[in-house]
Amino acid sequence: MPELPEVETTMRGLTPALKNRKLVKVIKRRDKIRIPVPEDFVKRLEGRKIIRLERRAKYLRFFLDSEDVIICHLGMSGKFIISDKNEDPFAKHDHIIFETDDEKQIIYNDPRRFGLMTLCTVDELDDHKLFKDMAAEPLGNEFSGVYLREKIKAKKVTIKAALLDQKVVVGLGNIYVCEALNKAHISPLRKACDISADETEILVPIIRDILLNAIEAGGSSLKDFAGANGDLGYFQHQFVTYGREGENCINHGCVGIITRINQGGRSTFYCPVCQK
DNA sequence: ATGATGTCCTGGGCGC
DNA sequence: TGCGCCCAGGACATCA
Repeated sequence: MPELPEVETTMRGLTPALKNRKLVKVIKRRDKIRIPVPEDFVKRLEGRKIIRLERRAKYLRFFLDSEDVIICHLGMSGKFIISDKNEDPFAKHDHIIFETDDEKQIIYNDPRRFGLMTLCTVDELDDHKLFKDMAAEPLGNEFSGVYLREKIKAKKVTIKAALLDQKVVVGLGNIYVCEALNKAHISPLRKACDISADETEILVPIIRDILLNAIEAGGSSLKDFAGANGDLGYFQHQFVTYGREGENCINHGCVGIITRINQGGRSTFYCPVCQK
C-alpha cells in the first residue's frame, strides 16, 4: 500500500535517524525478502556512514561514504521502526536491522515480504534494472500534460492500468490512481489512448495536488508517530473514493454512489455518474 | 512489442 | 471456538 507519499514520508522520517550516522552493526535475519539480500550486504555496510537519503519512485536509496547505495522498496507491508538500542528479542518479520553510532536501531519489518533490500554502486544506479526504464517523477518538472499524453496515446489498456504502469509515471498505486481519476471525472474503464490532450492537462495537476496533500498529511502524522513509538508506518489519510464503496461521491453536485469493480484482479473504486 | 494473466507472501476478516 | 477460504496489491515473469 505504500505509494509515493508514504515512501516520501518514510524517507523524511528516516533522515534524522540515519543521515551522517555510521552503521556500527547491520543484522540480516533473512537471506531473502522478495529478492535475495546480497551475500555481502553486512560486510559492505558495517563501519560505513550514510551521507544522503532520497526517494525515487517508490524506492528509498541510502548513499554511503563508500561507493555503495542501499536500495529499498517497502512492497505492500514494509515499514521502518526507529528505537533505542536494546536487548529485546526481535519481532516476527524484523528482517534487517541497522545499528547506528548514536545507539539507535532502525529496523526494517515486512510481514508479507513484498519489499526488497539490495545494494549497488553509485555508478550502477542509473542503469540498474530497477531504475533504467522508469518514467518521470509526478512531482518533477518533466511530468506534464504533454508528457503524459505522449506516454499513453498508443496504449490500449485502460487509463487505470496505464497510470499504475511505472513506465508511464512512477509512484502511483491503486489508491492514488482511484483518487486522481475521480477528481478528474475520468472513468477508469476508458482506454488510455482515448484520453485527450485536454484531459491529460487536467489530470496532471490533479495528480500533483493529491500527492502533495498526502505528503503534507504524512508529514504532520509523522510527528505523532515518531514521537510515540518510532514506527514509520502508514498514516491515516482520508480518501475520497478508495474503500468507500456504497458511499456518496464527494464531487461537487454529484449524486452518484462510489462503486467497486475489478480491473486486472485489483479493486477499482469510482463514481459511475460523474466519471465519464 | 504489447497486453493479459500468474506469482510471490502473510494477516485479517468472514462464513459456516 | 476454530477452521478454511479469500482478499489486499507492487512489480516482475511468463504466455499469447
